[in-house]
Amino acid sequence: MLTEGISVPSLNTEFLGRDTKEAACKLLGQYICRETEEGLVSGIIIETEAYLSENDSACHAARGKSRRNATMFGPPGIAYVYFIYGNHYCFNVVTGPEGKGEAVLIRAVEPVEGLELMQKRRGEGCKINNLTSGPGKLCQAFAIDRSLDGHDLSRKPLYLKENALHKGVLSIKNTPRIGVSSAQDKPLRFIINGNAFLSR
DNA sequence: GTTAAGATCTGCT
DNA sequence: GCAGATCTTAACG
Repeated sequence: MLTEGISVPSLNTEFLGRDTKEAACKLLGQYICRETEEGLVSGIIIETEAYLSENDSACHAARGKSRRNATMFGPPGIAYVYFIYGNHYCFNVVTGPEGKGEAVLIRAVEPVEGLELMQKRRGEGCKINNLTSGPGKLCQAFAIDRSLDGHDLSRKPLYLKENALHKGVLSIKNTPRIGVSSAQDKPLRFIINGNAFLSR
């Protein structure tokens, strides 16, 4: 039986509400965990992108609140999940002050627990480094869909967890964002330098 | 009501 | 390396 909505010993997400770029950096190296009736999967966040409310035409919230992006205007620390290209979900962490409309897209994670379950969801024989190396892929591996839109990420069945090992010893690099057709000049993508599970 | 574009992935060349 | 899949959303009529 799944214990929905139970608080877990999770990451202190206080920093998410301050600055979105800072949040994108600090989410790198932390665990993301997902529990379903099939079992637990988890991974380390290794690639993020910041989407800002001001002066950022690539952000869904750039033209005000709408039905699709309403979740982005909610309190920091909740999930914003949307469907794109007819095939894929993308998973974001809402950041910044409530009502501002900013978020951090989780683009890739390094698989840690539940590899077999991820493989089952992604397709038998799927290579390890192809399980979660992209926003659509990790949503499939983690069984993330729109039922988790607005979910509080300090609670089961989807939550962030602190990774004490990575404190302050990460080599973080920032680059332009991937896949956006505007605001390509902004270096708002953050990656753990050299990690084998990056989307590219 | 209709249409075009999109924070992507896969399979084929 | 490139085109196709596939559907939701938002903008327009």
